[in-house]
Amino acid sequence: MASAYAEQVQRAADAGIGESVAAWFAAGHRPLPWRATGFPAWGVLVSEFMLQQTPVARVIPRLAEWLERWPEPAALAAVPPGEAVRAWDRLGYPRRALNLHAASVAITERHAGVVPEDIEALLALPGVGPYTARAVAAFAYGIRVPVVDVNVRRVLARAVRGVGEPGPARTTEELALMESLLPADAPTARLANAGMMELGQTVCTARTPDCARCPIAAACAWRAAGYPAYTGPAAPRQKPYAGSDREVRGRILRELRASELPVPASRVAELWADAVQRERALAGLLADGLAVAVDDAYALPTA
DNA sequence: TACACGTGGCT
DNA sequence: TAGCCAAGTGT
Repeated sequence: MASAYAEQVQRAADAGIGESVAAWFAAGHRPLPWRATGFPAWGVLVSEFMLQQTPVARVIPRLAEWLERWPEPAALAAVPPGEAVRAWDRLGYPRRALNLHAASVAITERHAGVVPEDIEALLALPGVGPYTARAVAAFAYGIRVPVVDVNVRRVLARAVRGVGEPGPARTTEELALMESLLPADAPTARLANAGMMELGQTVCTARTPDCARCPIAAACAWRAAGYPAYTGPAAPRQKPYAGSDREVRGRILRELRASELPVPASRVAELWADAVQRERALAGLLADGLAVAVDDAYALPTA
């Protein structure tokens, strides 16, 4: 079936997009910590957890602290989960800290303390999804697997499909597309994976793409089509944070992190006036395991 | 599939 | 300045 889409994919492969991006990345990129030679797989895993929906600039200092304190999975597994939540500080989405702690326990118990390199084994770890599993396999172990994040999705949408935005995720199709563009040898494939992410983050950005600096501008289907406005299904809108349950949860958890002792319910009550919403947020934190009740007080989880 | 889930910087 | 956006995952 020679669909228009199949033709687009073939054209992209013929243009050598994967090879071009790999060469562009190899010629120069930001010296991010997890790209350093010899950076441990555990460090890559921790960085990928922290980078889930969190900008690079906010991750870098926190990552250094974590790896100094917990240089290997067994070290993190040896402390209570609440310590992970506390050290997570204000990176956001604190259940990532809980998942990372649980992952460290699983790695210690099931994988002899070594971060697995098999995709299926990685996917079995709590908090590790399709993106993180492939990122660890590709970047920590040099395995030739397609890595697709929001940046890669945007580059693929524009360069290959000729549309301005990636739209709703179609994981299987996008993985297959990235796979088809990956250079054959593993080292170059890794450069292509990292390069596509770097390209999407620094050049082919969501709001203001800088096509003058793009290594694949000549092969870009979106550019060739005259940058048509996006007409596909709208991406789901993010709901306002102010006044949301998320804000209440964040405020409560911030108080728990700051206290070595359980925080009295009376103090928690001062954090949010609306009692119904406050209790809902508190119940959510307890259900998620981010907090535990101690008599008439609340604390970070100790086990 | 759609939605919940933190936080802060940028335009 | 209000909304957009950020190396996603779990349900």
